[in-house]
Parts: sequence; C-alpha cells; structure tokens
Amino acid sequence: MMQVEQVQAQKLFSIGDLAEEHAISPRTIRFYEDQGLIAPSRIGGARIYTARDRARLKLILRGKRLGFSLADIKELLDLYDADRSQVTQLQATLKKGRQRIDELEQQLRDLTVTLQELREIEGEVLHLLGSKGTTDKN
Amino acid sequence: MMQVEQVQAQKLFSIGDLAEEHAISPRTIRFYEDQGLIAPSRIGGARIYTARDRARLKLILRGKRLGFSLADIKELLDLYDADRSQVTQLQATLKKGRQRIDELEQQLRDLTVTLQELREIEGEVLHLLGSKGTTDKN
DNA sequence: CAGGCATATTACGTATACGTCAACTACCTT
DNA sequence: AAGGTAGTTGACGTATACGTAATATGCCTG
Repeated sequence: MMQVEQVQAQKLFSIGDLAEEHAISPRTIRFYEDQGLIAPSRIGGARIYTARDRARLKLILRGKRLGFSLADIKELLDLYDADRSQVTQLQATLKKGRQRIDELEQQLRDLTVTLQELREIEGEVLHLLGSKGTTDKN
Repeated sequence: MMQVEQVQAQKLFSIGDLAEEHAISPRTIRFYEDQGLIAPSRIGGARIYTARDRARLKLILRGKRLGFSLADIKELLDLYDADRSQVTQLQATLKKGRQRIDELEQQLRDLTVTLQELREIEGEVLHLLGSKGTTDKN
C-alpha cells in the first residue's frame, strides 16, 4: 500500500490499490495509460489515482467485458467528456454516439438470442438428467 | 462461383459464397476450420459447405460480435451439439452452459448500463444542439 | 543504515486472429 | 491450347493486449 497524505477527504489510490481491487495487473493499468485511456497525476514518479480516475478505469473494464478494443473504448470515453461548447463538436459526438448505440443494440439482439438458446439447452439437459437420473443408473 | 452438382435440393456453398455473404475473407473461414470451429466436407480438394455448416458460421460470427474469443466460441458450439446420451457429459454440458449464461447475463447488465449512459449523452447533446442552433450561430 | 516492498521505465516475448504473398491445381470459356 | 477465375496449402507478417524480466529508485521499518 501507499501512504498518500490525505489532507482532504478525497480518496486517492495507488496503482496497486486499483490493480488489486479489479483483479488486474499494474502492468495492464500502465498499458492503458500508454494508450491514452487514463491519465493519473503523479507524486514524484508514482501514479496517483483519484476517484474519477478510478471510475474511468471501471468504464474501461466494462468496455472490455463487452468485447471492445482499447481503441474503441478510448472513443467511448471521449464521448463521455467531449467538448460540449462547440456545435461542430456536438455534432461529431452525436454521430459517434449514435454509431455506438446502433452497435450496442445489435449486440443486445445477439446477446438475447444466444441467452435464449443456451437456456433452451439448459432446460433440455435438466430434463434429460431428470429422467436419466431417476430411471436408470447410467 | 462454384458449380456443384445439386441433384437434391439441399443448398451447398463454396467458400467464396460464404465469404461474400458474410463480408469476410476466405482466409478467415479457413482459419476457423484450422481452429476446429467448422468442418466442411470436400469435393476433391475444395471445401463444400452445407446449410448446416453455414448456420455454424453464423453462430461463429455472432459469437465474435459478442466479443468472444475463438476458443470461447468453440466451447459454445460444443454445447450446441454435445453428446446427450451420457450423464457425465450432460453434467459437464450443464456446468459449462451455466457459466456461459452467467457470463452473458453480466454482459447484458454491462450492455444495458452503457446503452443508458449513451442515450443520456445523446439526449443532452440533442438538447444543447437545439438551444445553440436556435439562439446563436456558432 | 540495511532490507524489503512498491513503484518506475525499457525492452523483449507471446497468444490471438487474421492478412498477404507464393506456388500450384482444377475447371470453364473462348 | 490459352487464359481466367476460384480454389488449395504453406509460410511469413502484423496489430492488439498484455506478460515477463531487468534494472533502478523512493519510502518505511527494524
């Protein structure tokens, strides 16, 4: 663990803290930084993560669970904190946002169908196990 | 295109057919075969795909859209046509099936949250564009 | 102050999922 | 018979996403 002076009540985290919390390696977190996905401040050389940095990491990992590439995730994160003052920026954000939404909706359909199929199989298997288990000893 | 003698009405496909239909390269399909995901029959050297092979390919691509690795997809496919005659096999299928279902349900939660967030952003951006577009010219 | 632990950077290694030739074969058309 | 097109098998190349040393540094504790 790391001893960071917490004069104020804002929680700060070391790279080890976040790594352990999310069951990933520090190397992974550093790699995300290399790719521009997260940008912690430093104390000396050491990285210091705020609650906001931590939330960002959570978003990254959620993106990973959805099968996104790090490049995709970067774009996603850019959507969250895009510049909201210029019309052209807003339009770009809107366009990319819509694309993501369309993609996710397709994924939702795929997911629903796959879940249905797997649950059907599960039901069938349970049925078979029920009859086999009670009627014979194989 | 390929001229396969279709004495019966069962539809057969060349690798080029399937590649074009799904907008992937023949190389990709051959790679899936290398990995044991699909096993078309042959006429001479050439691969011949039945409707069942084609359905399998669709499952593979759906798995990819869900962000699964090819190894994961292989296990998924194995679930579909697992041996349903032995109790131990059924139990194994049940276990792996449940794991997949749990995974997919987590993914569903992630997906739902992400979609919500993106739609919120979209709404906000649309609102901003509405006011900016009508009040000033920037 | 020695040791240990967490951190840092740099660099090379690795698995996955193909892309990209190269060299060859088979069939169809002209 | 000559192309042209589609298919085949290697074999090597490449991008992504880290793992794994190697080496160095700062801080805490006994």
